Amino acid sequence: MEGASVYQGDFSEMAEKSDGPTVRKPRADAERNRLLLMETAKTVFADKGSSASLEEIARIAGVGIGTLYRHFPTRDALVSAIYRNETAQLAAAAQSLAETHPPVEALRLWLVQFVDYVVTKHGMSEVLDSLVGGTSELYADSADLIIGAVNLLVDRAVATGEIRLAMDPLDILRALAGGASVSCGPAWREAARQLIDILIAGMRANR
Amino acid sequence: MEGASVYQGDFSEMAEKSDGPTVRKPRADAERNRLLLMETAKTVFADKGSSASLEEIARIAGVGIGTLYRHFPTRDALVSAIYRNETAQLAAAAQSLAETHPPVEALRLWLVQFVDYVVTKHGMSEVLDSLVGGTSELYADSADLIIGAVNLLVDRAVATGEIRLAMDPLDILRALAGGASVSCGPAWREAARQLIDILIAGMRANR
DNA sequence: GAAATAAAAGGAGGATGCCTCCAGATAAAT
DNA sequence: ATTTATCTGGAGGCATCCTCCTTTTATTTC
Repeated sequence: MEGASVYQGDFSEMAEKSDGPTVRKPRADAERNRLLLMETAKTVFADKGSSASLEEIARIAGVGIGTLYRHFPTRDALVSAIYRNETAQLAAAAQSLAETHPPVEALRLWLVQFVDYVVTKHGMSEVLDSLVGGTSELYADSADLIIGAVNLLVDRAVATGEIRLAMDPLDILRALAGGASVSCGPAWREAARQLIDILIAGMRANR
Repeated sequence: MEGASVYQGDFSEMAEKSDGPTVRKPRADAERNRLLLMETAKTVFADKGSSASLEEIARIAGVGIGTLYRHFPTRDALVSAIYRNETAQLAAAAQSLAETHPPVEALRLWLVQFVDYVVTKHGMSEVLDSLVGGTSELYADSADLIIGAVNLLVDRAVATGEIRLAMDPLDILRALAGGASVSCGPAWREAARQLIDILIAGMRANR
């Protein structure tokens, strides 16, 4: 399923199957506005954090507030739609790192990349907050991607016996993401790197 | 100085010095309302998080919204006033732990206590966010207390050579506090304990 | 004790944000 | 060209924020 998102990928099949109610092509203006809103929201969120006014986003995008709500019934739906790409990209990086680096190093690099994403997006932090906090159903699929990624890397490193970890790896992400929402931007980037090193050292020491 | 707080401790001296404009005793109702508001806000914040409506707090306290704003010009001022006690208590615990435990253990215990405070207050998290994030001038003195506390404990443990730490200890608090604002409540309590153990192990390994 | 005065109380009001709802506009289907 | 499902845009109800200013009240002065 697609969460609360409105777009559905393939309607053509349905039209062929049985004689269900006639399915018509989605209107062009709808899709256009949907993309326009996401684009606008992305920049506004990046500027003002993900608590920016939805009415302002609609205003800047040049559409009515009703249009925004039609496409994205909740703030979460909008935020989620925006960052779905980023999330997928992050998850993909885990795969790629796993294939090209030794387990522990892959984990370390991915954690660094995770923090970079969170910091640079500045607004993604709140997203990941909810994502990783599991408060919103909407993020379920994105959350699964991230959880899968971190578990993959940790499991690999644990399998070789290089590290031990007696906790949910997700909680490490919570700390790293949480720190970003506290500390202001780029400063956290550096701090998190140090923190990651200490954590890795700590997991090694637990052997 | 007292931040933006309204209360000033001793006015008597001023009355004696020189013949400045006559200074009068602070009005009784003012101080009464100030305390009443803090008491009310404390419970409301505990219930609904620190984003609860200020008008609701005023309503429950039985005073006008104007009165609330007179005493606490900003939301931060109110929140800060409420948690100043808690912060001082936390800082005091550092002293006491330092005197009764070996350095590393004292540090560990204090970090655990820090997390407990943040989690149980549930609303203190946002406080500490800003506190430790340094976004608000209002928190300056409370922040100093916390910073002093953690520095004391870390320095002691570093001095014995038991651990090494190449980063600002404050950033560790940021991670721990940030995690609390992400994860919901008690769950983070446990996770943070594990995290603290790993961090300590990591700092030991850096020796 | 009464008048004067500095300070506090309280709420009306303008601004903004959230979200719902629906009349009118418009793109796809016939 | 007409029909029809879908989309648009904004008015409107409600909540909150914060400011400003009038009225009230505690303290001081006489």
